[in-house]
Amino acid sequence: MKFSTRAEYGLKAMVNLAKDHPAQKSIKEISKSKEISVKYLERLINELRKSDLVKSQRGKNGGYMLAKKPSLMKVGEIIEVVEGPIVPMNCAGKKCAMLNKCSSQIVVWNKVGEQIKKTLYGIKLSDLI
Amino acid sequence: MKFSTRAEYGLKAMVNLAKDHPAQKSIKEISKSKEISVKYLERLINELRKSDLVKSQRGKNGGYMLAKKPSLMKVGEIIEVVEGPIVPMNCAGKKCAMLNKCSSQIVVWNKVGEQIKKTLYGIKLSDLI
DNA sequence: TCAATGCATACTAATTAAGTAGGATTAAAA
DNA sequence: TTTTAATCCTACTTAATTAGTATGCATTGA
Repeated sequence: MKFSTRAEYGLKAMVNLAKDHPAQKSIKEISKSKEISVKYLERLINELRKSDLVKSQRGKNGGYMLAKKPSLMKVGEIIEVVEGPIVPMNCAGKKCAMLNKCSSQIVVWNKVGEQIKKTLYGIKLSDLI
Repeated sequence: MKFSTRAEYGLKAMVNLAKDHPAQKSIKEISKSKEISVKYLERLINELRKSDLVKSQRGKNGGYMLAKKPSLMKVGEIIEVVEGPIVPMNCAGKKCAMLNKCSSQIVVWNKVGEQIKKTLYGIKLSDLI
């Protein structure tokens, strides 16, 4: 029950951009401490761009900037972009037929999922600066 | 951001035992629908035994039973036994030095972790019968 | 003693996460 | 117009984790 490094890297990159908003920064600048592969981060940010959380400028002197103000961005939406939907258990498929019906346990996963979403969508990017 | 099948199987087994509490049941009975490897479930339940959530009787006609009443057992403790501690991000180690300090993000992971625990420890096994 | 059960350990397979490589595309600057 | 520095795209490789299997030992009631 963990978030992956994608959530960590993605969020860190966004915080980094938020600190200098609305400045535009290149990948190299964003990952300047070199503790992470530039290429890997590049792809992550690209996904954030495709989901319209960041804007990009191609070509020389290009880079990235936030697509909206940090106060309008929720941690939850960032994480869902890089990690996929927040659902703590995929209750579909063959496995769910085992033992008895799993109707009782769905209650558990749903409650947990709701709480996680509530928490993550309750934190603004601007809260982390 | 998902729980593994260990949480699913473990919880289902416990619900199964809870339904007939305080009866004793063998692994075969617990997993009677055969949608899961008996051996795999055996090991899972063994871990629950070592953590004193179930009691076992070895030998012929042996089996398992809950170590306490379903109303005294929390879903959270079951899941932590089979899945390990509920912490949504391991903020230790080299990676945490990347980009800037990660002090701001720790707030996020801590909040989420607390909410998940609160939710899971707020559900009794007896609530799932 | 036999058979049915739990217990322990090691091994293998499958899946997912993480990281790497190479080059195409774009646009500013020289 | 050429060079250069940046994003964008796709495929591949490696590492880590999860899931499942196999084998045999230990225990106990019939």
